[in-house]
Amino acid sequence: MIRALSASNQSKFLFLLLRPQNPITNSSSLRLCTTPTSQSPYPGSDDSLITEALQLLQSSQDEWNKTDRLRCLLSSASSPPSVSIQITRRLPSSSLALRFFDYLRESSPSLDTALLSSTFQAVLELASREPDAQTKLPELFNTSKEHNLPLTINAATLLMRCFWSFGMVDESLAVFNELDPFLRNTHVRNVLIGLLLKSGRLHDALHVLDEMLQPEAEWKPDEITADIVFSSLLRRERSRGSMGEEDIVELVLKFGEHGVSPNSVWLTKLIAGLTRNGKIARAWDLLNEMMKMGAKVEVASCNALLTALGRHSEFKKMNGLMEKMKEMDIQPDVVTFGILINHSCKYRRVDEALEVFERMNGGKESDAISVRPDVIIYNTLIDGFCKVGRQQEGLGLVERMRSQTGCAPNTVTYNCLIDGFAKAGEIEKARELFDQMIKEGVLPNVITLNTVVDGMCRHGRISAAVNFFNEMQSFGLKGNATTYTVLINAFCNVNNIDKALELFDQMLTKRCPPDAIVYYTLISGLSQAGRLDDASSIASKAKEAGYGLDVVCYNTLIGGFCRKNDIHRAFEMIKEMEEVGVKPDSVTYNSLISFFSKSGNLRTVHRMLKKMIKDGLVPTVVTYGAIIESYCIKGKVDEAMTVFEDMCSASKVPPNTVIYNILINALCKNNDIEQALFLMDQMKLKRVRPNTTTYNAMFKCLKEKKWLEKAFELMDGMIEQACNPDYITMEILTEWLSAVGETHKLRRFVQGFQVQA
DNA sequence: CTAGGGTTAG
Repeated sequence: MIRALSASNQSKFLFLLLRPQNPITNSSSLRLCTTPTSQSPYPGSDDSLITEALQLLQSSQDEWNKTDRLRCLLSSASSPPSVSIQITRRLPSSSLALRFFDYLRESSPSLDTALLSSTFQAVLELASREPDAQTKLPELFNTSKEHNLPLTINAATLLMRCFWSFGMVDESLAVFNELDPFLRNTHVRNVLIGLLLKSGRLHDALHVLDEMLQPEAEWKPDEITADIVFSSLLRRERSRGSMGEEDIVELVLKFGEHGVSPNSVWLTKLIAGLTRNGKIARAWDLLNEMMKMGAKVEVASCNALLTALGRHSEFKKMNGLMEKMKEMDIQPDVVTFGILINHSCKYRRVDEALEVFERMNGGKESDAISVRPDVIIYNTLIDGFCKVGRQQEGLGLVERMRSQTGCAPNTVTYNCLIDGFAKAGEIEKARELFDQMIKEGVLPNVITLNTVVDGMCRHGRISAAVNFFNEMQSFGLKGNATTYTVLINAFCNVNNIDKALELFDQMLTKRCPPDAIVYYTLISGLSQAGRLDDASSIASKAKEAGYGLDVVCYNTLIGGFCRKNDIHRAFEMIKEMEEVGVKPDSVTYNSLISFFSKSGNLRTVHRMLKKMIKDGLVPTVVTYGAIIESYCIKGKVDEAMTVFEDMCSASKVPPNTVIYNILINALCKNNDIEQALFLMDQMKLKRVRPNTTTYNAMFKCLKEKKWLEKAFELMDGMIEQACNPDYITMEILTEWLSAVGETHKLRRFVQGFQVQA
């Protein structure tokens, strides 16, 4: 009879019947019972009916058949399918439930599909909670197919979820495909899409979703669909086979056509993701589209975009977005202001930051927004002031902060202040602040420790820094890799390599594992100090620890080997780079070119240059500098000048001070003072600032030529540009000027006054 | 919102 019904009629019928709390009851079956429905022995309630049925079912099975009582009870129910489900659910096992199901199926003369489907659903529910569910459920699924019994929606979702949990995703998909098309509603699809996505079956999930996204789709996506899809697609670790942001945006827009949009969290994540991959414009588009579609865009999403614009210093666009937010009536929150303030501070525009801060505090305008600044806002602002050397104003803000209830300075506040004073060399004040925070009960952390240690190191107080570190360690405040980096770097800078190595060993004994930066710092320090064997050995240890060397690190080593005239080992490094797949960059080539330039091997220089260009690298000002110098060394200053002119005109590489110094130095040595002066003029024209080295070369030459007036001119130039003389300058000028009786001019010069009145 | 490093030409 069921088979005689057309598929869609049957399913529509079922669908109506199986909806929860559906008033339609009393289908055509169970008419064998003599008790008419209207004379139910349990009017108004099915509870006692269920109790009696359960008692009956748990007696011996023979009893069931002997009596019509069971069918009678069911037929008197207000809703037989619903009552049957409740009865079956309370049976002790799925096997007993299945026997009840079989009883109903065999004893009903006319098959009541709704009743049977509901009962079967309860059988599945019981089976799913039993230990051998993994074998039972597939069997039961087969049973349903054999009997051509349509599953209810709940049965289908239950099976799909269970199969998924057993890792049988294909079976989940089969359940969906077996399900009558009319029952494949949004809910079922949501469940299916969710578990397909959880199994990494993106393609299958998108196929199901795609049907829903068609303009004429019968089952359209809802908020839950969007939540399932976007939460999965925008998960943190979405690497394998996941969708690109571009495709996700497309999807969002398609959802939008159905009036559904991802919630604020997912939209914000998507925008953040887009911006992280440099697709800021796309993020803007998306936000605009959402607004156009009337989706409610929350301030968090705008903040994500605002952050990205800030990172790319798109100041105008940030303002544009703020305007747009105003237009759309999206109120900025404390995070919005934090972004604006942070952005201004990063660009050292602290006064602008302060203006924003005042604006959020109400301000005077009529349309002022009042958002209470929090600790983060204050800290950002304080850090901003400290970073531009206005620590005192930072302290002033702390006072303002204290006056606001519930806004006390915390560890970060103190860290910012301590860093400000320490970097400015006010170590005593930094220490004072440290003591103050302890007194106030604000706990210092490892950043506080490192800030103090760094400040001391920067101002030549390395042993004080070590002492402070030890003191803190005895108080239980442990250092980390950063602490050691700071100290190792400090010792390398004063050429105390042994101390640096000792600290490195200490890290291992104190179980503070070095990170990549520690290794790189040490490799650099050792290379600079000419201890290439030690540097190589640390490099090996870095690699053992899993920190592969990067191009800069290799460059450090290669530069060191070149300076040691060990070109052989420099090339060994190049070979290693090739093996591990680190591409040499222009700095790598520059080191080699510079080496061959100095050793006068011009042919190799040109070979290197060719290879460099073949590798897709562009010669830089340093490359030209090495080549120019190689000609100068050979005394071919004219050729050096030709290369220099090529560099400026054909290659459009702007010259810098070093390049001019190389040339001026060579010209002066050749006594070609006119040409050297010509280059000096050119520097002025091109706004390349001469430095002490430039002036020293000139003075040496002018002294030879006894061009006193020109020398005075240049001395005034130095004063003007605040270019300080060094001991070489003083040596030349003292000798020369005292010999010609012009010491008073020298005195004026040293005091910083113009020489020519 | 706070702390650390490195390369080339003089």
